[in-house]
Amino acid sequence: MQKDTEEKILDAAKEIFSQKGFDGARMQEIADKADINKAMLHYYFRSKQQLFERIVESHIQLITPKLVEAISDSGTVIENLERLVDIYIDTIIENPSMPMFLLNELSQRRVDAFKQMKKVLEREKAIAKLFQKMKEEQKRGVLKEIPPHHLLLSVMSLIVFPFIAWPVFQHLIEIPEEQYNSMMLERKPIVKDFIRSAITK
Amino acid sequence: MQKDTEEKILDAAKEIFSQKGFDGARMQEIADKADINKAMLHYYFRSKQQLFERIVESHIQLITPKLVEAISDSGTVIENLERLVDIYIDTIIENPSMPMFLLNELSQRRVDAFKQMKKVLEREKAIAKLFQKMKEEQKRGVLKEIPPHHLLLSVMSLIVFPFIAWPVFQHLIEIPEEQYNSMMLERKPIVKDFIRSAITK
DNA sequence: ATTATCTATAGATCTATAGATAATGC
DNA sequence: ATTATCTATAGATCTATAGATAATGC
Repeated sequence: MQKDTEEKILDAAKEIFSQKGFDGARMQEIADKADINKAMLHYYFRSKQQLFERIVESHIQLITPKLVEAISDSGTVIENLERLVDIYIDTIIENPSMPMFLLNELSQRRVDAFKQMKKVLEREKAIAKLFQKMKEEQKRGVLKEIPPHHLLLSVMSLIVFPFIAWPVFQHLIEIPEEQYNSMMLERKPIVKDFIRSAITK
Repeated sequence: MQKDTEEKILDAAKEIFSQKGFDGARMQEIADKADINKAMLHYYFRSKQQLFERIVESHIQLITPKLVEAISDSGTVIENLERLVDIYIDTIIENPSMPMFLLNELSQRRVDAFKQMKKVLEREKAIAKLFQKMKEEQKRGVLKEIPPHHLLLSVMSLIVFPFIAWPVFQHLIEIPEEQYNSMMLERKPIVKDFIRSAITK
């Protein structure tokens, strides 16, 4: 069963890389977690770098279509952004270390998988269309005059940052670990209300 | 001039650790940047771990009093939060890689400097007082009924996340590198308006 | 015949320290 | 006498590969 081994490696690598980053991850640790011999990692993926890139790629391929889906086509800007909040919070709950991992690694390493994301977004013109819609609704007086890129950045902040800051915040505010899931789920309506109040006239 | 050497090391270490994290940083690289012999790093700070902790500590000691200052005592909740926006955006502009560095490293490593922050916050009861004030203003109908910890988390998100996401965002939205500073400065009034609209009744 | 797996180790780093030497302060 | 600096290297990892062996498919 070769497919099985490859998947075991990818699963293990995803976990180790996401937790420890490229530099902190050890091939031995990935092999141990996948319950295979260390040499197998190189047999299947040639090098640490290539295995890493596969992991980044798989994360990007998970989140890109969800972004496109959320902000494309139908509905008002508010509806688009609310869909974005719901979809992304759910996605990150399933994969809590992903945002920190991606942002951190993409900041210091040049990974091509990232350009794929850009390509998909440009092909679909997802962001351009959203920004256009924002400007129209602003002209019609539905939305406040906030520069679209700032607006999108603020929405992404409200969605993503709590997951990144959770370990610090949890400690400072003294929230028990068990409340993690419920707190993140609670945020969905709270963030949606927050955004609606902030951007509608 | 021994003080000089120690400072040169700390400056170099701050830069290298902040850019590459603990695992990615190399003692040789820090030594090169400080323009001293590698053995001097161990002479002054004994180990990589101890040097690292000094850097984390210095960052924490920079940001903790600013948090306390911003949210303490005088003024309404809105005034406190607006002060927080101004102070922190300015602080991070001066030290753009700090938030990612701190959040990332504090998530995976247990560093004591972090407990110092908690101690200071508890001594000043800064957060407890702010939350109390929020509840009062909510009861008086000035503010919307948002759980205080969610509210603070949302404000921190709007302040900090854009710096963390900048390398990714810049690429996706195609913002030229030179606009970095002006865009972050622009955010101050935008974020303050955003928050005010979102939380006042 | 090809694909998958294991053992063993080469080769490259990296942290840390030993030990010698130079600079500084009393 | 003490403090600061340098050279050289020990000792610990870590990635990657060579080469042998076992499993699988035709």
